[in-house]
Amino acid sequence: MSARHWREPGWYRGHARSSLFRGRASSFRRRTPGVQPSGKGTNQSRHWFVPPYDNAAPGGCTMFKPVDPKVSFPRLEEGILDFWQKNAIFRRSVDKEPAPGLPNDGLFVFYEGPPTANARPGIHHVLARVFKDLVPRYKTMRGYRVPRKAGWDTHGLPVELEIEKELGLQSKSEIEAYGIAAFNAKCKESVTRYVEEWTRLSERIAFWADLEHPYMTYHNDYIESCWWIFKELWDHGMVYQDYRVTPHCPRCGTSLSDHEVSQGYEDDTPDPSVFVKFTLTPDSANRLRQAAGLPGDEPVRLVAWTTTPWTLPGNTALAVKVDAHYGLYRRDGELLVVAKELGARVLGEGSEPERWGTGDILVGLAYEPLYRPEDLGSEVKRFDVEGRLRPLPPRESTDNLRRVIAADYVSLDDGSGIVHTAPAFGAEDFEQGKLFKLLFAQPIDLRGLMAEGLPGAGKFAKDADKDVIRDLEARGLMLKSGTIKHTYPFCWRCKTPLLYYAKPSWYIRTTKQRDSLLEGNSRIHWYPEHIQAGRFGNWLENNIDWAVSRERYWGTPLPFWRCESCAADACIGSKAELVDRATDRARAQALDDFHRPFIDDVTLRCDACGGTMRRVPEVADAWFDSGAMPYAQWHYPFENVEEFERNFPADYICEAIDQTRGWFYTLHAEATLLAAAEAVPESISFKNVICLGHIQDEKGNKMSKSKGNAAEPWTVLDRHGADATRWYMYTASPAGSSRRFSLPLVEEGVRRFLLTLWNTYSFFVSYANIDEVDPRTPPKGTPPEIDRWLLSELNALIQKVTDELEAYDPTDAGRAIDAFVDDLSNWYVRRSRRRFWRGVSESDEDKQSAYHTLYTALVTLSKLLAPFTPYVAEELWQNLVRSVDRDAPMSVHLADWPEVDRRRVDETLNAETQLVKRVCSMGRGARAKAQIKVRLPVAEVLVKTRTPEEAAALRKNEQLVLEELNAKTLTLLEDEREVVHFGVRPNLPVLGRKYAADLQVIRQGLAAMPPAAVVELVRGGQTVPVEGFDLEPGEILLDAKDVEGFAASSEAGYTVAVTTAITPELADEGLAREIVRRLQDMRREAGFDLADRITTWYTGDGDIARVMQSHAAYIQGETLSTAILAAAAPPDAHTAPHDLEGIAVTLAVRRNP
RNA sequence: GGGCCAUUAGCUCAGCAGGUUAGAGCGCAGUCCUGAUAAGACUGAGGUCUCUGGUUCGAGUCCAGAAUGGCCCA
Repeated sequence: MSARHWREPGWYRGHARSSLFRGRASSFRRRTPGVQPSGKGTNQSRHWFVPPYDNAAPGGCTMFKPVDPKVSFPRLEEGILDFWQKNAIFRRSVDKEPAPGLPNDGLFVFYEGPPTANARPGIHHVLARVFKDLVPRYKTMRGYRVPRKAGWDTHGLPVELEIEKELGLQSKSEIEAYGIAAFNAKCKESVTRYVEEWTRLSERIAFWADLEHPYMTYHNDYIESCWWIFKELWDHGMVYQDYRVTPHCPRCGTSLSDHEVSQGYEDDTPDPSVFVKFTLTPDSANRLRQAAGLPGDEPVRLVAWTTTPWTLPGNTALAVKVDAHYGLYRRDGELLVVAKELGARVLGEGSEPERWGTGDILVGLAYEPLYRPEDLGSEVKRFDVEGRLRPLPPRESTDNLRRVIAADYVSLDDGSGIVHTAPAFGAEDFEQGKLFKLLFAQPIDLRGLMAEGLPGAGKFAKDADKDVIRDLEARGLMLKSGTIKHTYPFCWRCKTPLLYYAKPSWYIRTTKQRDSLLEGNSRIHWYPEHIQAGRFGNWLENNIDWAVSRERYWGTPLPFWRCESCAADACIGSKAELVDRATDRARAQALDDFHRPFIDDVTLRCDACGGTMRRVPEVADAWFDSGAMPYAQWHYPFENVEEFERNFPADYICEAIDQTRGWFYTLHAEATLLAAAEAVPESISFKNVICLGHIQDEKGNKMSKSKGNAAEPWTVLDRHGADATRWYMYTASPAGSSRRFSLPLVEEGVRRFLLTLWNTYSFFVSYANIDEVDPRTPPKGTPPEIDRWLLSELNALIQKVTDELEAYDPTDAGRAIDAFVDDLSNWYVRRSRRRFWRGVSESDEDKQSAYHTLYTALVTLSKLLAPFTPYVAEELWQNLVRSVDRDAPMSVHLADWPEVDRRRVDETLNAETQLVKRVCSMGRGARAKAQIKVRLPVAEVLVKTRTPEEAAALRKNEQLVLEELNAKTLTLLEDEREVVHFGVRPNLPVLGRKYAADLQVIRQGLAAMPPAAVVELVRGGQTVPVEGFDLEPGEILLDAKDVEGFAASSEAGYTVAVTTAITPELADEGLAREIVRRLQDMRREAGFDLADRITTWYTGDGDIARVMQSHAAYIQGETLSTAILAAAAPPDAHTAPHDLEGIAVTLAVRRNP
């Protein structure tokens, strides 16, 4: 697929050396002088043409390349891979003219969700890639053009973390000391570190994509397109800055992602557990006392519980549950409020409330703050009506602003039922802050140090806990304090306790487009379907604004500048605009890397005040990059406008389930928002999506490197090959289910499917080569039933596979192919073997029909399998089609998808064959029961079918049934009682429960009745009167027993029996067949070819001589013996003694000269 | 704590507008067949269809709840 291979004419020599054709190179050269590329040939197709098989050359004695039944798929695949590369098959498939009349001018759009190449690819990547690959291959064969641009996701925290580890950097300040430029250079270098391995693996698994021209999210062009998106959204008011609460490491000075946080949880962390008293303002206290009917003047205090005393200075509300009961407890001159359910636990056993009521009576009460950071020089903010934080105007009173609020999340499991709320230090608290327009006090800085004037000032938050506790104890506001052990998150890098901390962050207002997001989703076809309304739909329903900024280094810099003087904001949407507004235009123009730190040096002049604008420090969430790929991969709208328009939206994408909130979402969100901004014409960016389940190990555990249970892709590829791996991925379980993966599971697929197919193919080629029949020629007249049946099943299969693939369900499609191949091999070929074998010396219509039918099936399978197992499909195509038809497409992947011929689908015939197979299977069962080998013929097979139509169908297939069951005549029964007796037996477990005491009477009565009469009633579904009881049919069991002289098996209304009497004639015939088998074995042992004529000698007793003579023609015909001689063999014959059912005989064979 | 999915033979999976006795492959045991032969066929053992309720003449299948597992999110 490389450009080099595309241009150079000299590649064919390399081809002849490829492993697939090793050992055949000489014959290749000798027999095909005419196909040497001339280097200046006018006929291009001739110029490019590289026949991997050249058997069609005139004078060749065989039609097809011989097939080794002991195939090594991995080796085969490497040869095919070489063929594809040398001949640029992928390129051709993409460059091919689309078929006329297709939608979108025959363009089928696939988007590649970019992986990050900073680590080696794993088996889950193989899973995704083979599913991605299948649909485009199929669509190509349907006549579409399917360009596939590869891509790499290059930005993001995981990349940075790798480099930090590598450089031994511990914190952001250390990164900055190291230098952002140098750090980012390292990141850039690392993201292509494994590209080569990714490419090699992708090619090996036959993932076809343009890996030579991938989009890279770190390229300036890509970033510029991202800026354009930001600008479009900015201009439509969809971007804003706000606070959010994040897990913050005060030592590293950064927020941690959820993924990082989950790595750092530690159990049994000791923390303070304190119950603090909040005193109601006198007004509120009076109101409550009044409502409760408790006059007096003692202070009323709400008890709240916390494990983070350092957050108490940030308290601006107390939350209660409106429908919970709260009690007023009198104690030491104060009234304490605690949830009634928790009163005893908080205040001690036996504590009883004076009064109680539901939480709603508390809501709105004001209390005295424990601390007033606003009076101590700390800036305090307040949420405005839109939920945004505004600085508190100077000297504005905060009296009565700290109040009791209602919240759903208040739990009565622990604590006091009253929850301390500090919007600056908790996500839920923050949301409450927005809802109730609370004060926002954050007297702890980003280093985690307590503000001046507060207890523990200047100390680290966790160390300030003690100071806060002491201070509250001193002021009598501490009810009780202790310690608890619980799970707490620590920084996974430096083990510092994390602080939940509200920080400003940039948001994209996705919530405003919620309805459009949902509407778009309703037009996307999901497989599996449940994702649409389920996981993805729910996520959209509960949409929250997208926090898109990261305080990091290696990412798309947010194109937002802020004026140092007037705080005006601006968003830049292109490099041109940047240059235009830059204070130093020449410098901006010279900018050749859009990343930090270079972009940070570009300052703009403020339109509003003429001041200097500096870029905000954040970079974009790396998910923003991947969601931008429909536009940024083309550098839209700066370049390739038409290319983008043709390729938007995608017809098909495919990723695993974890992308519902990743790529699936960002792709969808960015398209929806851009459509809302009228920047793109359509609000969905993909129409069909396969959402894959995860891969687990063989025990159902998640694969992970740390567990050491991750499957190494190369192991399975080297052992079983890519087709086997692909086949397993497609057929083992539906795409959306999680699947277990292990080598033995893949191996099973190889044996059951690939080798079965291969055996059939090998069988066909062996015989076709001997016969020199041209299997492409259709037979004259009506083909035999079995051929019509196979073609009927084949066309039904085409229909089924096509339908399933159109519905994006490769699993059901693959399983249908699997079932067909089983039928093909284990019924069609097995049953038709003699038609091929017989043909060695003959040539008739029946043989022609057999070859034609099997050939048609194999060639069609090659096409149907092309998207699934592209290598084996190609092998079949090359040998079966290309070798005899130079005008055929040079690869199966350039061939047209098979058309269904509905006239050939004969449901009746399919059902009849099903019946015949069933009868044969049951007949073999009957023989096995009587221990009569199939080699020994039986006189009669008797069958009772369910309907007369079925009987007629069997009669039509009489010959086949007789042959399969080695019987002389077929008798169709109307009543199976000719061959089986039914015995009658009471169903004791059922009767016992119903008749307990009368059981003995019933048993005796039943035994005394004529069984035939009882059977008649039971089979007719009627009740049976026994000793005055009416027994239900289910209360009597019928046992089938074979009638003397027959062996029978019955199921589902069918009975198949064989006669067991063996006459001397039958015995002789069996013996003859036994002799044939021994001779065949000996032919093989002696290494004779299939068509070699031989001479046979024998010595043995009189029985043998009789059989040899009476069945001479049969034995000679089967074993290709020109003569059978009753004499000792000459020494050069292959001789062996045998024991035939106790008869000693010596047989010998020799190849005729 | 919320959401989605799954649970059928030792293993991997089918099954379902509710309908006689729930299937296949692998594995195991045995038998057979054989010029597709390092294949193949047949038979057998192996199932409280995760559990508990409900709807129904009838539930593996529909409904509700629970348990276990996986994933996603708090």
